Amino acid sequence: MPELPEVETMRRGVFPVIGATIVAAERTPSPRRPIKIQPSIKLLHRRVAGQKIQAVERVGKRVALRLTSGDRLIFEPRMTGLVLIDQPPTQEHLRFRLRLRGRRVKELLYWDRRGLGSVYLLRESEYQEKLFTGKLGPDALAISGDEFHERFSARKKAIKVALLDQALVAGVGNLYASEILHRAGVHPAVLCHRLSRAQYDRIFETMRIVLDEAIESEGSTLSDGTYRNALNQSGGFQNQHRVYDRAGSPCPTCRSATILRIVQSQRATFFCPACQTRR
DNA sequence: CCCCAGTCCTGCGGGC
DNA sequence: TGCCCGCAGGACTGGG
Repeated sequence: MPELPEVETMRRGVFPVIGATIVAAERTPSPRRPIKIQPSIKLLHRRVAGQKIQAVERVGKRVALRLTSGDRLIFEPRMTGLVLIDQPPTQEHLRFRLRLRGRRVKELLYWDRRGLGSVYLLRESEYQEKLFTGKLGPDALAISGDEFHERFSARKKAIKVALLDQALVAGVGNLYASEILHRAGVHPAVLCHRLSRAQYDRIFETMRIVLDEAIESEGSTLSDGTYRNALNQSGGFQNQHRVYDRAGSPCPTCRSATILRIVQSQRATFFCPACQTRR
């Protein structure tokens, strides 16, 4: 479930690759069905070999290596992917490797247990088109309060569902959407166009706070233990969760109501019926 | 515009 | 105790 904080932690974890030169791009031998790599590994190798990594960027829930050519090598971890420079959790699910020539590191790895993620190379123009035109909204940490309000306020869908829409704002996923709305005191099923400006301001400010705190804690590692930071350690934000995966427990804020679980758009939503009001 | 169901995939935990 | 099935959900697709 890497969302913005987990992907940002991965990004920071691989900073040592900045300045290194790519020697080779290769699939790692895996008995499983291979992950999606575009273009083919052979063509991708040809285009990245000899390129220097100029920066490590993050676009919503993706990590992007900016190369000297302007090309971006994108890692999209989806559910269980990790971008690493050190020991992967297992050899079995190691999917992709960049061999590097650099002072600090000799390789960058992409590991993915379920293999739903992908690795792809985009030219500068394709990068702008594919990732910034319509399909992906502004980053949750870069958007302004005014733009946030503007993008959401006319929508006729539940605020929780809208927060998951990457075309509206990029980076928020299922876990943080529940946490944000709980702390903001907004019921997840309220339709966007029914929310007041004051409520939007509250959601916006809370979103920043929750995401910043989660980055500070290096993300959330859930019970499946998949997500790790660059040092192969668990994140810490799972200890700060107030509602996510806590159905049936008392709300830590009001200490009286019981946290509920509902399904919206085929995803679990957790909330406190006392703290989160419809108006 | 909005919603729903299905797809990819693995590992886990709940239920029997 | 052991086995099986359903669930977890990020992004995308196709149909209503």
